[in-house]
Amino acid sequence: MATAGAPRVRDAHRTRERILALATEEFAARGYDGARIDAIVKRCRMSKNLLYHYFDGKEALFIEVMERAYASMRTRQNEVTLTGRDPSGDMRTLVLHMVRHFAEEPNFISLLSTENLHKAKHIRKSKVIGAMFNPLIGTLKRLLREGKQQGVFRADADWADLYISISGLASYFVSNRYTLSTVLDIDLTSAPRMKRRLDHVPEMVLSYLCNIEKPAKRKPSPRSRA
Amino acid sequence: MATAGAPRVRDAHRTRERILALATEEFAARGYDGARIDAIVKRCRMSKNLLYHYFDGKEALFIEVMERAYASMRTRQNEVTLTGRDPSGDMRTLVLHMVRHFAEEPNFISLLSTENLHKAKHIRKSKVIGAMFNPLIGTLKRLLREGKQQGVFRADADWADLYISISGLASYFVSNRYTLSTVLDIDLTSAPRMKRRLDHVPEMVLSYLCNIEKPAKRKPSPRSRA
DNA sequence: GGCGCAACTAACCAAGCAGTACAATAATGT
DNA sequence: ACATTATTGTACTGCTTGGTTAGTTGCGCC
Repeated sequence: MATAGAPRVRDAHRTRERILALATEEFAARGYDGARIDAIVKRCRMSKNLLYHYFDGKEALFIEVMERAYASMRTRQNEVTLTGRDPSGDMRTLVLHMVRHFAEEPNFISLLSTENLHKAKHIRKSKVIGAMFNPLIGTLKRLLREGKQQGVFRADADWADLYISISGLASYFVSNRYTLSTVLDIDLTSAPRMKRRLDHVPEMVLSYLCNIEKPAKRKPSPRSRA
Repeated sequence: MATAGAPRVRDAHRTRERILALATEEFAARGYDGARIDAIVKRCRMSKNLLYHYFDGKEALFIEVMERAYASMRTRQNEVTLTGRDPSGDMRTLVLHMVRHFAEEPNFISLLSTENLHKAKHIRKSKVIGAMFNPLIGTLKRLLREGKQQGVFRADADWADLYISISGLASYFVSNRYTLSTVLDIDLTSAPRMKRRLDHVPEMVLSYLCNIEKPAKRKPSPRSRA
């Protein structure tokens, strides 16, 4: 049937990318189990066969979606420019960038969430994701080391603890915004709230890191009791 | 409930509780969409119809599971004893309690996670969950107010930011432990890691709250370059 | 001692779902 | 022009899954 409408464009690469983009939305919105292949092809307005022409199946498609999501984060982080001389300021910049990325990419957080439900079984099948974190971790470690050497960061700070805390502070606000809004009875999606958060997170991280010369600040009520 | 020990006991209440307990595990392990009614009845070793005898369906069962999960958290928080005189120490105690609860109840975190994927549509149908948070929020607000009055807490701290940060610090470590372990190449389930975390989180929160004299706005101006 | 009701079971159904088979058409590069 | 490949369509398979229909068993109680 010669549907004499717009001529059909044949662009394999573009089509593949479109599938990945729309699949990302579907997986992020419904999770791996909730996502439907039929829904993805409907979003793409293409036949189901075409999707299977490009991808081996639901799982393979999901793995590639995850790889793109991580890659996008890495790209973003490579864009951050640091002075290299001011660990404190650089750390603040880095943290702010991470918070921004999480805030602007809620889909990424949703994907992480569903992937954790599956105990990371999919991303562990990917060969490339692991290496994507090396630059960020490297930067974090370097800043931490330099800050300690200059005496502006506390000496007992650990890079892994720090990374987890930054990510947690940045992502919980987004990942759990629906239950939080419900139980706290606050609209977390409002612009002022978002802006507050962008200030709050770096402030908390830096407060921790720079909290060095006043351990007697808190009263003698140690945390050894339940 | 004193039906004597016969081969098969008929105990409605006990049966109901068993369904809820096992359903909690299934929902937490696989998420709402991934969870299977068949799997739940198999865990319970009962016929599917018995489950439908007690619950209207998958969704109603899930809502009740969520209510129990929140209730368990509230119960735990009611157990915490505060001095009422030392906001700093009390806050540390409270934070530690929250971290502990999250660490010991990974199922709760998983449930929250899957519920957020569904934009809190289930818990919003519950009438009781909202009120469960009042005591905790009340305590948090009170501590914050007292700390500010005594001059030990910074004046610009906000209770909602604080609650979100504590929860985020406490739960991200648990909720994303699989992807984190993969990309950071660290075993987060080990006892030492867990213990570190229990120290780290209250320390970070208190560092922030007690960072008053120079809120480190842009540059704390220590010796940034020797 | 049988009646009513609640606890419980087995088998079944209709819909949903990932993935296929097969046939056909239309751009594209060479 | 011609093979190649991108693309659509329809129908289908085989399995899963939430939920139901119909039926059985045990307990308490007059």
